[in-house]
Amino acid sequence: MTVDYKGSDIILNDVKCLNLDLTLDCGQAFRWEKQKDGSWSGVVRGIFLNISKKGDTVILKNTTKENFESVWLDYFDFNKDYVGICNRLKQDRLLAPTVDAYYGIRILNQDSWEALCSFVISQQNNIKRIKGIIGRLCKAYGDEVCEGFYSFPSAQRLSSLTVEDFEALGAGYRAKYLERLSKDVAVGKIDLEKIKALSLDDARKELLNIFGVGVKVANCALLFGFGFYDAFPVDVWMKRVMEYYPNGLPECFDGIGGIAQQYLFHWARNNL
DNA sequence: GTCCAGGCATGCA
DNA sequence: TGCATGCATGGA
Repeated sequence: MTVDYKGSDIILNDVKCLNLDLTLDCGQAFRWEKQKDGSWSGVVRGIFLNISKKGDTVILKNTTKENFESVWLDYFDFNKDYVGICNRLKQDRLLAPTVDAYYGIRILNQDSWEALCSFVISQQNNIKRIKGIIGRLCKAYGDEVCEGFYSFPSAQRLSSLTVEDFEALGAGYRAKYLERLSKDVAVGKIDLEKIKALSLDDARKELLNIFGVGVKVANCALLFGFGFYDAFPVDVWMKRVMEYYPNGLPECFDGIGGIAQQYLFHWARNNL
């Protein structure tokens, strides 16, 4: 991949294994919006971006070299060898056709606070409604970064809300989880940066102590917000997929189970 | 009307 | 330890 800087645009040439439609709308991130021209707009860590792709060329609009290097390079996982990873995953009989069918799904390195909140909201919920709740949360309590696009509100900001405030967003019974989580993170009782530095097992144990966080939500947060590519979330869709692996997961998943999971999740939602 | 969605806390055995 | 149950909401 090579990088060209053209004013407020950044052009990435020769980008392999990236499908924006699949990656930005496959249930791992809930805030990207597809534009009429086919591009995607969103806000990450309080920074707006419009991104599009034609062939192997990616165009990042309205951004800077500084933001590219500090946010987008890591967020889109541009330095990881997804071609190699996909080839390795295709050693598995089920993933061979699945990787081909949905080629270009990547894991987005999301902000840990946003990911944790998002997946607390996701429990016993569907993706459309999850997006609605998170969208209303950001519009009500985030900062308007540019017209119609809002930052994800900080724990500090949300720590002043009541359970009723979260219920008013449509969070349902998860409101009480969000209320306590916001306060605990805001005062440092829960330290997400510290959790990020732990091993996968220790980090999971820490997350499981949080009110409203079980094994599934913990694994989603670990995979999408804490950089643990080996976390393997099993939800109702993945439970159906697990019937295809009666003897456990294959060896080729080691270390990248989360990426395999994301392909299987997408396959399950479209085929089971 | 019933069932379901990127599940979890709680109570009880 | 494992299992049953209640839980908010909106779309199918």
